[in-house]
Amino acid sequence: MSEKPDFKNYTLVICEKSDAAKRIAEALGDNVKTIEKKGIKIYFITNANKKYVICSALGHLYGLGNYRKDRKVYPVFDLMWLPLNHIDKNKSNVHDRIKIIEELAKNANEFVNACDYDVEGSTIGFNILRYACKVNYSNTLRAKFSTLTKDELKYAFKNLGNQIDKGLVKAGITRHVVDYLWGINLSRILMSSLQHIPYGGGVLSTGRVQGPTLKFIVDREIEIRSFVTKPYWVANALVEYDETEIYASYFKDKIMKKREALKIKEENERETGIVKEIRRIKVELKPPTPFNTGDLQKEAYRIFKFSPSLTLNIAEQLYLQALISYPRTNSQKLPKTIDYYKIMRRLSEINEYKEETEILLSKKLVPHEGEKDDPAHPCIYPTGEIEGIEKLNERQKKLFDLIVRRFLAIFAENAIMERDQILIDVKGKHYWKINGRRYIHLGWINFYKKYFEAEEVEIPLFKEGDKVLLKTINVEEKFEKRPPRFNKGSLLEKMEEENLGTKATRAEIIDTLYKRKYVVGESIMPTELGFQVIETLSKYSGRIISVDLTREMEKSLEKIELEQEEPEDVLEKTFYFAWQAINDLSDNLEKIGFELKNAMRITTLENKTLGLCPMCKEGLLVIINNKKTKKRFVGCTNYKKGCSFVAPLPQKGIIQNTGRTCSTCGWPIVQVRNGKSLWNLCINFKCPTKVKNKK
DNA sequence: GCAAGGTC
Repeated sequence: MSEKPDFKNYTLVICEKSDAAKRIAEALGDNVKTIEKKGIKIYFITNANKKYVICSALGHLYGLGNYRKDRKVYPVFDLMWLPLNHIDKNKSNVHDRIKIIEELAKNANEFVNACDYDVEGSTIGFNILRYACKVNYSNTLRAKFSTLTKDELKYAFKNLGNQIDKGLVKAGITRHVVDYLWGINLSRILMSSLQHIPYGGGVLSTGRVQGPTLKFIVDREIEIRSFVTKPYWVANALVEYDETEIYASYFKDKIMKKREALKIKEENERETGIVKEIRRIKVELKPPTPFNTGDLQKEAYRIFKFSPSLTLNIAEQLYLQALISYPRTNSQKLPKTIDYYKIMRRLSEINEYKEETEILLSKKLVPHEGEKDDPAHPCIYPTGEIEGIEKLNERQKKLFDLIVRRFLAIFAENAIMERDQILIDVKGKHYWKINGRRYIHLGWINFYKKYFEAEEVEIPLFKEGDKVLLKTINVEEKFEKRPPRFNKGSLLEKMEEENLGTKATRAEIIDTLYKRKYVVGESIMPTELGFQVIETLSKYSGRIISVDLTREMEKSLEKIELEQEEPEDVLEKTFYFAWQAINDLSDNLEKIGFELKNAMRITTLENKTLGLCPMCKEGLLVIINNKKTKKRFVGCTNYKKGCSFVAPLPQKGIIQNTGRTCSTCGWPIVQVRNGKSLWNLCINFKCPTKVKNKK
């Protein structure tokens, strides 16, 4: 460092991202000097008796790969960690960053891994320390924190640990290796099956997350196609009592036969019923549990309609401003070490929370916690830091408010609800029920009422033996609902429920399924190829497309984290299963190749056929590539018989059949993907609505 | 051409 030649014998602190580096620098000292090298900020700090140099990574700087040129070779079992710029052309900026860290390491005499305290963060820091800093990890220190508040960061650096995240590192490395072995080898073998076939080729892939996700779509499609609609009937009665009218429902929720439903109408209409039983149940509703990532995402979706990834994004911004704790966690428990009173008192400085916090502060604070736990992080809670909240944007304000009110609610009393069920007897043969509900004590709902409606259903005060008149009976035919296809949102939710992928990768992985032509459409349908890949893989190696593999891996990783299991055992199992699956597949390579090739052909055809010609109403519209001019357009298969239909297409980008037609002119709609932009296009350029519906 | 996971 030419700017600071005298700076030697310092503690080098490795952070995961630039924002965290900035926060840590601010927490560690007032005397901060910032130098920027190739766009990377480095902080130099002198404390009373200690010198720090703080730099940051960009997430992973190293990844798994090998230097073998021939990518058709499988199995690949010899892998190594390489700088990401050696693996991915788009990562050329990683080179500079590694070089800078290498340089900084030379004059350091102590090293701290200050990446996020979780599996991936520990792995990021571990790799940088061993490869860029060239130090033995056992001689380095680990900062452990789950919020970026000054207090916690100061505490973390006063209490640096040695060898404390060994389990996390081991689990991280195992995760990388397992995913690589399964993913690369099975993807390669799928593709190699096509090499035997003339005109074979095309990219195929599968993986620990991709496979099960595609299977959800295929399974759902099979369910939809085999669904038989069954009707059922429901009966409601308009009941008159004491000059008021109220609805009662028949005691059987679903009446399976129409005849039975009509008989109920006939035998009850204009009859008098007797109140036979009044049941009053008191229900205590416990406060909600503290937020973990999934709970927060669900709640933010329910209330604000924020997508799961948007919620996490915003939560991350709040975390980086030290307003809330680390938002990627499974835990529904508060940390034992924090001072609830202190946080509550700080929050009471905000006008909106003044009243609520004062009520809570007048009593002993006992939180209602959930069952789920996380070894690395507590639940998501407000840190009590309130600096800068007036500068938050609307979305950030909304999410912060939700997190604060949830935090308040968990310290409040149970709510008490009274449920009334009135049973009405008609001639000892038919029964009707009326349900009422009211809250006699709101408890925590008072603190969370902005987000939870205490809905009451008022009913007259019945007494046993009272007579009521069933004025009219309504019988309604209903149908069992066909299960819906997934859309991107519901598929993301499903992946999250099943713990597949992470917030950062889920959407990308769904995109990959589209890119591979495994699925099409906004309401997601598998293509013939998608069906066949699942069929093939489940025939020869069912495990890769089963969520069980992920479940099992999760359990093993947790055990490795707690150092109850060794990576070697997990890896040995993985090698064995990968080896077995590869053998089973390669024994049938030719057969698989034909099946997949055939499915690809059908998929290409499906994708090119856009539906019935709106002009001659006989032929089919197809996408045609003119070999001479290399241009593409839509024509009609009835062209030779005289149909002159023709429509232009954009010449750039990937065109996908959506299966839909324009609601205005009835012509097909195609999806055009050009780089990152994606739009739906009605192919009729004279269509009255001629607007590109940008998504 | 291949996985999934970080970060921008």
